Amino acid sequence: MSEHPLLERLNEHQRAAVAADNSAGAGSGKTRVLVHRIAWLMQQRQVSPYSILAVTFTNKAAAEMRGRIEQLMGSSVRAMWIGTFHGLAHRLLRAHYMDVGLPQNFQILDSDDQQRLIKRLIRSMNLDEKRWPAKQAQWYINGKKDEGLRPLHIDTYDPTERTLKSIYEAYQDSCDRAGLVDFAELLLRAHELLRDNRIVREHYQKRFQHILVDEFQDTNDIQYAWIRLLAGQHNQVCIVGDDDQSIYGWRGARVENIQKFLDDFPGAQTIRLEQNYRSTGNILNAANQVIANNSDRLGKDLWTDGGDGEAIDIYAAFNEQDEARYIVGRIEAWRDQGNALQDCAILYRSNAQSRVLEEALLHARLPYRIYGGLRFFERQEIKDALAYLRLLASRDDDAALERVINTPTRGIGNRTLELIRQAARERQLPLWQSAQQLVNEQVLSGRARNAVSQFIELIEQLASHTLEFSLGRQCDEVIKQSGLLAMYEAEKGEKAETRVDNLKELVTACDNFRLDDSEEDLSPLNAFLAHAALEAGDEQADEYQDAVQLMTLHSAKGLEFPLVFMAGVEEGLFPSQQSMDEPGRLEEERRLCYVGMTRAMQQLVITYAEQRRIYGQDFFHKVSRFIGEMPPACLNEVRIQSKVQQPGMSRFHSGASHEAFVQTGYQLGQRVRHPKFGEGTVLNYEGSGPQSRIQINFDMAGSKWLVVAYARLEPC
DNA sequence: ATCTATTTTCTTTTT
DNA sequence: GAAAATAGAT
Repeated sequence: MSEHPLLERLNEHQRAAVAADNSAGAGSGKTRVLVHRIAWLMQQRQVSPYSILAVTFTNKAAAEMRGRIEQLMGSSVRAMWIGTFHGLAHRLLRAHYMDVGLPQNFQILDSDDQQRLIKRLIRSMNLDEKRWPAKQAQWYINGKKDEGLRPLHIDTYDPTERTLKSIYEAYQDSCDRAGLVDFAELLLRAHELLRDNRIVREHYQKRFQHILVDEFQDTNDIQYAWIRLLAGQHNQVCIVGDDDQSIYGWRGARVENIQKFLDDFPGAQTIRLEQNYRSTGNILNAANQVIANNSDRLGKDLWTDGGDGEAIDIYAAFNEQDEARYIVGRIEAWRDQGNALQDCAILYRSNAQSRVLEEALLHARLPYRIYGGLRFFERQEIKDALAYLRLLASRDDDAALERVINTPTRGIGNRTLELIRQAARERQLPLWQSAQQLVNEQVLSGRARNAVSQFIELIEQLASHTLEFSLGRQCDEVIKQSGLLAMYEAEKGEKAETRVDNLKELVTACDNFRLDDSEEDLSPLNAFLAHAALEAGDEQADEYQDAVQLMTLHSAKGLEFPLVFMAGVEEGLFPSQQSMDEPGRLEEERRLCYVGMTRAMQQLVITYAEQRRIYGQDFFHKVSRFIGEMPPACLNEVRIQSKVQQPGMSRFHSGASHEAFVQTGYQLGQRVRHPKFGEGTVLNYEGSGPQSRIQINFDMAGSKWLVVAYARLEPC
């Protein structure tokens, strides 16, 4: 087989993996193996694309995989099922909606919708909202679903859990009545379908002779069970994964599934991919050293036959603005050397960190593209518009109705709404039908009755009136007739303007929307709504502009960039405060660090801030332990010089820092030694001359304000 | 019922 | 520091 042209550009281990079964290593070409295996199956073994199922975790990965296969094969492979677990589950449920007891037009609930719904239920159950936060209940419900458990499977005497269970029950009832399916439910219901329906199961088992799974370390219980069911006794399953890149434990992923797979599929061969084709020796060494601090690893050491490359730069900023300025300065230098902006990425632990970075990039007029965070379809005004569209698709969608029945305000206040909810509960009906009945029965006061009936009329009007419209015109009509557009137009401020723009952009998005081959069973509206929920609009405009890439460490997995910045590498932020007490979670943070570092191909720059503002409060974090775990020989500490600097001499040198030097004789970020407090970093100053005071963050003693004249400081 | 001003809580990470 | 929850005024 090695003479086959498809295998030529793979190394010996990759080659073996293509033709055999499964497994590992960052930058070792896992996805490449998967793609080549699929092509090899088709070309060499005459396997029909019809019998192949390929599963990924993100839409991006799925799209990339399909693209690469088609490129390799030179033709489209529409018959093949490639997609995310959630996308494929959705497809299964659509095809068998009757078997799983769903209405044909069932809608998908995103986690924001889910949380609102749960919150409402907790209120209606007369539970104390302080004691039973919606977020916690949501976490509980999703956790149980990820384990494959329905309320009836939960048997507990723990009073806390009993209450949570009752919320779960009420929530599930509510979803079922309204034809709503959340993310976890997609997987759980698809699994129950395969498990309980022999005919359906055997059909798919017969069909999918070859199953391939990317990033297997991220599978949870239900996803694993899914694969097992589909695999049956005879089908070939090929998985790739890296236990060191397991970073989704918090949402139920189980690394153990890799080991379990080897036990459950006795014929499976393991092939280790340890040669790294991405990063330089320095980066790889440092990453290996960091990850070596974890216990319970399957164990591997990546190596490269490329050179050591540049050392990893470490920059200690005095605050988050300085950190952002430094990064921007480096990016400008990178661009000036003739490099593309899209080849560099700024990675951070939490989305909140992006703002300061964005401001600095904006200020420097550097175009950037931000992944994740508030996505297009998650914006308030877009969700409002989508809720109207959802009502057109399914009147029973309670979540959508709750959202827009009084948006814009049309005189249906809390009191009226409560009556509708109560009637719905008593009669076990969706809100829409309950509202209709109340209007007919004349139980509402004249004013309220009028308002509700007008709302019902509005939706019915929109539905019948736009029946023949294209999706774009339908959307346009909805935002106009509903008064949503007018409402946002009436608001003042920059924010309201962008909301109006976004609504118009939604119309454009509808116009440009094309049905996928696999979605022929759906109406354009339903397909669009599913896209909005499942794909959250990752690909926004400006895709072709050369721009700096900003994203969280989580969303960087699977990607690579010549130049990578990891920002905010501080104790309490990364590793995050919540993970520090629990060893298991700390190890997950360390894997996240490993993932981040191994994204870099040529140069890695790690930054941290001595002082950082987090929701209004100043924090003085220490350097992250992860930096301490890297071998010093691979590192290069960039520091502001403690001697006088010509203004503008260094492009990384901030104006504020120079100003501080003029006033006090010390620069921000400068390291100093105090006879009593030891070493520290200058953070801030006030006043001028000998009476001026400076703020120093001492490594041991914490942050203090000292008068320059009296503090016996010396540079160090 | 709605608008406005004031208080409170919140942040990991994503399909 | 912002979004959301709460309270007070119309």
